[in-house]
Amino acid sequence: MQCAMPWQYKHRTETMTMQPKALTIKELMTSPQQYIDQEVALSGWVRTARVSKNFGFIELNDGSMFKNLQLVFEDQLTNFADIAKVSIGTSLQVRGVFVKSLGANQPYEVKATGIDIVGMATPDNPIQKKRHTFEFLRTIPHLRLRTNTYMAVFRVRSLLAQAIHEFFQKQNFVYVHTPIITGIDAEGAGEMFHVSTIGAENYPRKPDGSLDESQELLGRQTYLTVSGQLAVEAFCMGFRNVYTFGPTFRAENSNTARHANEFWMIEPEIAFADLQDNMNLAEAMMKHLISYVLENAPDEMAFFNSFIDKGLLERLQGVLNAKFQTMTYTEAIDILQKSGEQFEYPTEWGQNLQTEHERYLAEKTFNGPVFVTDYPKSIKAFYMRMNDDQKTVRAMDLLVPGVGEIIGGSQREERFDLLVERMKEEGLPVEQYQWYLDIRKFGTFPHAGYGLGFERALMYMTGMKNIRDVIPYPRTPNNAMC
RNA sequence: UCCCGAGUAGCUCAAUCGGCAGAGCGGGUGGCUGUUAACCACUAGGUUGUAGGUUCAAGUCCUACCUCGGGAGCCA
Repeated sequence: MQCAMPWQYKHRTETMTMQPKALTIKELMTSPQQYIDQEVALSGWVRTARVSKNFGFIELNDGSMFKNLQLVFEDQLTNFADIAKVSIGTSLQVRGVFVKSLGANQPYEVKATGIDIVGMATPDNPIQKKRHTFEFLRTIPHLRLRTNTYMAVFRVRSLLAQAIHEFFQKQNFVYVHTPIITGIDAEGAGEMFHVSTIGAENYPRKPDGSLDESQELLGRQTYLTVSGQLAVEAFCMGFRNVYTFGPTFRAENSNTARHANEFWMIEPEIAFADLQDNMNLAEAMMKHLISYVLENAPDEMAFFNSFIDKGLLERLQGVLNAKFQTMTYTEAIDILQKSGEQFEYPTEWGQNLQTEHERYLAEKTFNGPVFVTDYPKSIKAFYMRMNDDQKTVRAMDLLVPGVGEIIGGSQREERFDLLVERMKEEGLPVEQYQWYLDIRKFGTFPHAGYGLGFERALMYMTGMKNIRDVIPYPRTPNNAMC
């Protein structure tokens, strides 16, 4: 049963005797039989309008679903002349009869018996009845959400977040809110934003002239987190299977279609588990995310398939049905060397895989998601578990066509002495990591985890090519609008 | 940060060899009895990213800067 939202209640009681039931377009379209030929009340925003002398059409979107509902209005309406002039974006309250449509492009429509203009949009609305470039729409993040593409993107974004929680919660994972403000100075994940309550001018100094960070509100220099992994590892030690899902900040001056300075990351950590368990989890998760989105956003996904990326649905369906491929870094280098392909960068053991190499593996060799494992220790983080060969670590990256690296993870080094040794090799301040070393001291255990780039997953699901177009208000170099 | 490319009407783009600043959409006005990015007519709309330079003459050539886009690095 439909219930009025609290904020609608006052309005409804005032007119209760005369007013038909207030519904959303989604409610109408979900059970049309229930409402057909009945009078209904709607509210929403004008997407487009086509007007003749004595009648007109308005496509109304009320945010409840991707599709619009067509309103038909005729000159019997006392305010016909005003309604005939509605501009894109104008908000309306509508009463009318829900009927089968005479037109070909929509099954149902509403024959309006009354339309009230709630808020007229002025004619200089930058969103027009025409195709806009994503570049232009990025300059108006507060308005672009009212276009088809972004409507679809941000609803799928919401659903994808839900799908992630559902996947982990159903398996009894505990969701841990790791801190956004952190005291860990770099763990190899990148440049950090400094958090300070003190202005740069007159920053207090110690007698020796160096900055006196103890004067900070938090008593020390702090940063925005670049990863919740180290903090969540401690919770893994007690809760067994855990995950973080929250905003992450990297201060790199990256200018690419797949990097942002603020993005969201999912980081599961599983106890008594090795790299294979880790990869199994990642594969099951990716498949769950895909099937959840396909099931819960069919309109949006059909839109992406038609207008953004023609092969999208076929590709995602293929991923659901295929076992993810796995190969070691050493095997990957071998394939690349024997490929006969002319790469710009050399394919030499010990060198990092370049984007062109990753794309070749994911797009040409396998044409689907592929795990690359066991990288040379020199190109991976200090906390990854050393293999017996003493040269490689138990790392894994998941590469997907179109996006590239979407997941990076590893089995963690659980052996105290080896971990300390690696930290010293990397020149890390071991004294700052005592709490992290405690995890290896007070009951160590094999464990593994990974980081999934939420926006990269969203790009993969939707076929969108630029990370700026899957974040509501993207933060990238030179851009922090709204 | 590096390498390319692009900045012209609100938006998307034209403008030939350096020679009068153009169109479609959107806006405004009028017309049209079932439209689907509706259609038809008329109309307004410009410091050509910024600052210099070359030239009789610069949207067009040169220099610097800014911004955006593509690629690369860093990574998720």
